Parts: sequence; structure tokens; C-alpha cells
Amino acid sequence: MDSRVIAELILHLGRIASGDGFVSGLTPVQWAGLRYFAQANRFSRTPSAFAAFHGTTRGTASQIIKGLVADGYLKQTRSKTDGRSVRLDLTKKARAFLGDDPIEALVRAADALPLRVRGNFSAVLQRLLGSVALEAGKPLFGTCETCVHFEGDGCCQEGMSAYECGFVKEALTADELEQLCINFESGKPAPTRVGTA
Amino acid sequence: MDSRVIAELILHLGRIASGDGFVSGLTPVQWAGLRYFAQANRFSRTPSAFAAFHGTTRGTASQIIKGLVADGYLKQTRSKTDGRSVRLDLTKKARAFLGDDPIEALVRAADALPLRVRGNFSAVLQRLLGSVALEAGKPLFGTCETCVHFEGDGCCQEGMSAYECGFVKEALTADELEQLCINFESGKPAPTRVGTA
DNA sequence: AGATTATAGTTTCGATTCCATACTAAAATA
DNA sequence: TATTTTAGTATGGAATCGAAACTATAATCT
Repeated sequence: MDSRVIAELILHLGRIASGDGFVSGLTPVQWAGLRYFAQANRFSRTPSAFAAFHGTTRGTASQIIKGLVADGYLKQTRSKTDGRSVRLDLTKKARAFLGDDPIEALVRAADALPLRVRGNFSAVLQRLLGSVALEAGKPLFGTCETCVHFEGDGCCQEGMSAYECGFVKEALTADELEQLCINFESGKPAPTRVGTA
Repeated sequence: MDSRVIAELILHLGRIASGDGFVSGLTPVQWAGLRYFAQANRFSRTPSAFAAFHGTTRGTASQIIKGLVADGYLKQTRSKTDGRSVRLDLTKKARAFLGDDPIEALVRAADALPLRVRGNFSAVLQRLLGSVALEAGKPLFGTCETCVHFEGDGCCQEGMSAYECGFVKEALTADELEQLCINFESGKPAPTRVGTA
């Protein structure tokens, strides 16, 4: 019986914290877009990936992005390796605006929680999201840390960090290990493994 | 740094779990309305209270309700004591439909959590909602259990339960103690108190 | 290679949502 | 009695979103 209360609290909290109407000139959807492109790694900063993440169609995603580009929050670059693809990057203007995101009220509230509580709480949220995303057939985004495609024993064999993604087969910078990726696939084999095909 | 992750998870989870588009013929907003009127006590089943809860305007709330009434999910009754006021009650049809609510996916996910975790988790959510609602100037709904207006020592003095709301000055049934109320005011004086004016 | 199919992204259209504003009617207050 | 407040409803315009159609590039299949 507590479960229903939890579910309703999450939905309600999400709605309240999204901020109604315009905040600092952006709509809730536009803020969601900005947040996404601020956190997605370079393989995932595309209209399609955003659509998948946000749980909408590519058409809708395209519109949201168009608005953000027009207002100077995102910059578009065509991919050199794939002529169809496009990458979106936050402009300086956008980064400066991130602090006005209405989500900050919720961030502050979470920040007031005891450190220990935060960790548990966040883990439970992750778990709930995993279940719901699975059932709804939505892709689950995640970071390299627990991804099956992550290869690389952090040790610097020859002077350079040896992180690599086995899916796109490219090297990864340290920053990118913490960014969201659409190719994420959950799987936590022992941290020290060597790839058993 | 974990706080931001928490905030984004909540927003994301809320969006995914709201269900996109129509589910069983109702839109996400209509489902939200149905849930509200299923859980609000008789003082709070009004357009205004729903607007306050849902964080929208009375006009928008009125539209949502109009649709639900037209589709036979809600029944309108004018108040006898206040000619302006209107009370909305769920129809049998609506109660039968509640199980199809897209939120059920999230409910099931929460239900899979260990009992002990659920309690803590729910408490933290409550706390976050309290902070955010306060900061956003939104009213906080709650139940009699922790409301300052709740009067009555559950003991049955003369054969009937003596629960009463000091705000509307009316007797309360046992059911109503668990329903959401717009007149809720947080405050947890000692459970056994007698009203010090 | 050439034809077919799949993918990335965009555009357009219609339905829905929602806020702002204006409005009616019934309390509450002066 | 006159004024103000409150409850609820309508209307118009902007924004959102999904479905479907469309363009262009890549991948696949004879």
C-alpha cells in the first residue's frame, strides 16, 4: 500500500519540480533538452538519442532542438564519418544559463539530505527507473562504470589512459566516463575482467 | 554532486512513468485528475483544490475536469452550503478503470522493493516534496495524521469515533483520515493533545 | 556495381494542453 | 446596501506532441 504513495509522490514531485511555464525564458521541455545535452557523451548528443532518452519521437525531438539552436543554446555540427548524423553541443551562453534551471530547487532539496541517505536514495531511484524503463520498452541510459562495453584497466600502460568503448571502438577521455551514453548496456561482471567475447 | 543525479532521476522517472500519449483512452493529465479525485477527501474534491494540487490554474483544471465529466469518469454535484462550489466524485466506471493507470508500472516497481527500503524511501520523497513545494510557493497536501487541525482522541467516548477537523469543524469518518486534504497544515505536536486554542 | 532496405534527421498537420484574460454568480466584508 | 473576494467557467492564442510524409546518406543484398 506504500508503493502507490511512492509512485504518486514521484510523479507529483516531478511535475512540481519541472517548473511551470517559462523560467528564465525557457520551457520545461527546453530545460530538459539542455540538461540532456549537458550530460550526454559525444556519441549520444544527437536528435535520435535525445528522442530515445526523453521518451518521445524523433520529430518532436527535432523541434525542441530547432528552438534551442535558434535561440543560441545549441550548436549543430555535421558528422564527418556519417553524413546523415548531426552532433549538438552546448554554447557558452547555455552553460552560463544552466544555473537558472528550475530543477535547481530539487537539487538543493536533495543536497540538504544527509550524505548517507543520498547514496541509498539514489540507488533506489536507479533501480525503479530500470524496472519501469524495461517494462515500457524504453532504452536505459547509463555511464561507462557499469556498462558491458567498457574496456580498459584504468592503468596507464604506455603513458596514456587506456579507456575504450568496445561498442563504438573508440578511446574515451576520463570526463566521458561519467557522461550518459545511449549505447549503455547494463552488466556488472567482476571489475577486473579481460573480455571473454 | 550526487544531488543533481537524484534530481534528474526523479524528473526523468516521472516523465517515463506518466505514460506517453493515450493509455486506455486517457491522457496523462486525465489520469492525474482521476488519481487526485480518487484520493482527495470530500473538502478537497473541487476544481480549485485540484488546480492547487496539480500546480496549474483553475481554468486549466476546469478543462481537465470537463473532459472527465463528459466521458463519464466524474460526477458533479453542487454544494448545498455554498452555491458557488462543486464537488466531484468518481463514478463506478472510473473506479473500474483505475487499474489501467499507467502509473501502475511504477507501483509494481516500488512494490518489488524490500519493505524496509520502501519506508525510508517514501519518507525521503515526502521531505523533498516538502522543500520544493515550500520554495515554489505551492500548497502541500497531506492527511490528518500529521495535521494541526486534526482533533480527536481516537477513543470512542460514547460509542462513536470522535475524529474531527478543527478547520472545517466537521466530524471525520475513519476512511477520511487517510485521504488527501487541501487544508492540511504540517505540525506534529504530541499525539495526545487537547487543543490549546 | 546496382538495387533494395534501413537509418538520421526534418517538416507538416491536426489534436491536445495550457496560460492569460475576461466573465458570471455567489459569498463575505465593509 | 455597496464593495470586494472567491468558485467556477469560457475563449483565444501559443506551445507541445505524435503520426505520417519526405530527403539524404549508409548499409545490405543479390
